[in-house]
Amino acid sequence: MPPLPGPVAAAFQALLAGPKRERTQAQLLQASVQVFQSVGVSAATVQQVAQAAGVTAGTFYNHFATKDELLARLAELIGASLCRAIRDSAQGIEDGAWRMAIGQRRYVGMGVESPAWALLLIDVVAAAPQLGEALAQDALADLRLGVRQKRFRVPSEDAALDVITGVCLAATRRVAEGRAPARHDVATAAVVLRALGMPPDEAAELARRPLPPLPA
Amino acid sequence: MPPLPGPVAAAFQALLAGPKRERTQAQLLQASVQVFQSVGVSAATVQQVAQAAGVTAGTFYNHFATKDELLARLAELIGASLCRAIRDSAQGIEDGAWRMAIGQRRYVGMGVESPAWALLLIDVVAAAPQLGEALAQDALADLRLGVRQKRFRVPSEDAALDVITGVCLAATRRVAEGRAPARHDVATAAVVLRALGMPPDEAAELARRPLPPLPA
Amino acid sequence: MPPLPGPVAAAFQALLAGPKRERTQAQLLQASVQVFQSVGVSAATVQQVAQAAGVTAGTFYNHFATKDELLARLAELIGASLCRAIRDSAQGIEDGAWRMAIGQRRYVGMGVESPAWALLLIDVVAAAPQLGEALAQDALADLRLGVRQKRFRVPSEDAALDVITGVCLAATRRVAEGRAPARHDVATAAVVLRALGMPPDEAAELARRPLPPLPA
Amino acid sequence: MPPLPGPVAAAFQALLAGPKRERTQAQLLQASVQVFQSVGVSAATVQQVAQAAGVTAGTFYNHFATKDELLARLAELIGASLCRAIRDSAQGIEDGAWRMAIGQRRYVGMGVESPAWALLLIDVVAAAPQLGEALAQDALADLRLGVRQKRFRVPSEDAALDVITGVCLAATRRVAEGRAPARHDVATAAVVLRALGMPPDEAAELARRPLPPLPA
DNA sequence: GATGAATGAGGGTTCATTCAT
DNA sequence: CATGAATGAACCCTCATTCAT
Repeated sequence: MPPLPGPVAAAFQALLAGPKRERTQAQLLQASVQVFQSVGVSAATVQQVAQAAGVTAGTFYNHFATKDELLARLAELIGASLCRAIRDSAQGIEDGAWRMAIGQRRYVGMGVESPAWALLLIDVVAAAPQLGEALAQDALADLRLGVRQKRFRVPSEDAALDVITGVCLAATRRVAEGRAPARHDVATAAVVLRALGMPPDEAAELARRPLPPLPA
Repeated sequence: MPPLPGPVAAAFQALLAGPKRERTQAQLLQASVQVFQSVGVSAATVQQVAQAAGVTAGTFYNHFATKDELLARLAELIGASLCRAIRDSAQGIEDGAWRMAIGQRRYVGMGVESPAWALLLIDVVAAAPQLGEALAQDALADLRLGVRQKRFRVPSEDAALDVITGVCLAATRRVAEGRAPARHDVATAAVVLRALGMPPDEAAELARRPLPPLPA
Repeated sequence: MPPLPGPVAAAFQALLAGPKRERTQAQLLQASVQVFQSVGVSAATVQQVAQAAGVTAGTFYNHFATKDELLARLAELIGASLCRAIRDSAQGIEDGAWRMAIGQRRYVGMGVESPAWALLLIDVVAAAPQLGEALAQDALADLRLGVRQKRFRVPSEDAALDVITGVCLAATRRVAEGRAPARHDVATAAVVLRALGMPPDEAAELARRPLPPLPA
Repeated sequence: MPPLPGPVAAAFQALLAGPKRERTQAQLLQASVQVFQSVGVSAATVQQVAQAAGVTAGTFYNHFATKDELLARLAELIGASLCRAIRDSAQGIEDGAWRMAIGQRRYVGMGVESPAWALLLIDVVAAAPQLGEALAQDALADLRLGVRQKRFRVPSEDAALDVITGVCLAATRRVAEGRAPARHDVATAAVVLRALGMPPDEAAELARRPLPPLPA
């Protein structure tokens, strides 16, 4: 099973270092990732998670009132660490269009580097829509930035968001499932930028520009 | 059952009214639509479906070997009727771009006219991916047509498909959930056409052109 | 374990003779009596009842939506058969005071003849107050009759009811638990009649009068 | 905590304020009263009691070996304080009949002044029968006194006790549940005295006589 | 083909109780 | 003494599925 993407893994490590109570909670969260990946979020059972964490189901309920609460907590964790990571990775970049391209490609790239993890993310988003909302916030900010900078021109913000999130989801899944050609991230970034009103050439150029390195 | 968009409903009914022998099967399928709409695909139980169809759970298993088989059969049915309805609605139209716009707007429009039905569709697609594949076929044909006609220019067919399906899904859901502004179908069609490489003006004009009437 | 009191047993027999569905239900009800008697109403589990009835817990839930529903159904059954039996046993008797004495003694007598059953009744009444209400109705009728006939004279109907039900409960339990002297039914009937305003001699005479035979 | 009738509360407090070492135990006992009142004795959990006492469940078990032990200890405490309070309130009164009336009315009066407390008492008695026994001792003493004084004349001591305890329980519950008319204590005291063989007029007069003031 | 009663393998959740710190 | 994390045995209930009639 592919490892967690770096930043999220780091967030887990942080929790594991805490006092015992939080350590167990972190174990349960990590275990839930494993279980969710192997059987899916909706089919996963509390017992499976508990067992994978090396505790009993009773213990699970000492930490989460409900299966849904675990999911919500996991969604939060993922949302926070992922948003931060992607935001950090575009730190200092002022061009909204370039930021948008980076975001798109980072998500799709995740499908290449950690397919299982990308599928998990998709699964969690489906089960905990608030995570989707959270992730969309950053995209929205970049979108508005690009619009203010006249890099984008869109008929409606909602339509633009639908492109951004819809394509991101479809492309990430395709990549994670191995159904995508090479450099699918570049291709999708290009079409998204065009959808947002950029001229094709400029969109293509921006989409294929090398990604800035991830901060440590 | 919230009304289907007329022609889709007709196609669905037509398929249901197959050989006399399968009367009960048809009832079960129709019942499953009701139940899936009211509690969701994954929460629906065989007993609920059977009851809604006016038969017992035992009877259900005379017609479907498994709950999943019902779902698969329903997915097939929906796929066939929906594809046919949408294809019919673009009958005689030769312009790939215009066909694409029509398709997009028909789906999104379904979210306006029959939100429950649209949500069901989304739910079924999630549970039975083959339905998504089937629906994408028509879009793919239009895409290729448009490309051949030089109306579209895309970096990769896969990326284009991701735009088409991803936006369609996101927009339809948004509309069905009442989170979209008026004429969201037009706005999304426009961005999709731009994504496929059309000049913004042309895309906008095509997207807002009046839809051809649905055939009886 | 002492048998059910005749009339209630008869009610069960009637149910057992019905179609299969009702037969299983009757089995479950009878099984619940056994289980309730041996571990108490509140400690009894659905599984115990199901097992005692020779079915699985799943089957239990095909017949009763809930443990409480089983209890309610049992309370109903007991209430109906017991009230009817006691009313029948005083059929044709016009004297409210004599009817009252008969009722008291029948209940307390149940504690002698079927202690386990009497304790069950007490337990069920505690858990399903509606049964207590039902049983009290007959007593209330007799009370009012006696008052109209000037056999009783009470400061308030509520106080009278408290005597009747309170003593009945305490005495039946005492008898069923083997803590009562012989003819405790007679003694308690006498004090109740006195409490309702009858002269001690008359009360004592009425209380010790031989009970009319039970109808077949 | 709904107020106890003053002196009873005082006695209870006094017992709670025992040797310094058992401070926590006292807190747990007091907490159990709160919890038992709000959710009932049988539904209360150790964790709830502990939490209400401001300690952890672990601490609970440093003081009580078992949940039942807490109940037993509480029953003892209530028994002692209640008996003492009621005995004190009849201090110096020599007439057994008058003492009996006072006792009855004090209990029923508790249902008026502190319904929650009365219901708790009833609940605890049901769960810990020894408490019922204890409370009955005082009544028994008064009964015997009255008999010796020829104020009472009863067919059997057991029957008399059943009247006293049975009516007391039923009336107190009725009052606490708000189902009783005004001065229900007087009415029930009157019927009890009649049941014990007093002439109606005398019983009524005694029952309605003003209660002696509670000692501070 | 339809019935409907029965099944049984879980699933989520609770809670009295233990024990190392 | 107090803590608080952990336990594990149950419990209630659900539901896809089977099968004799």
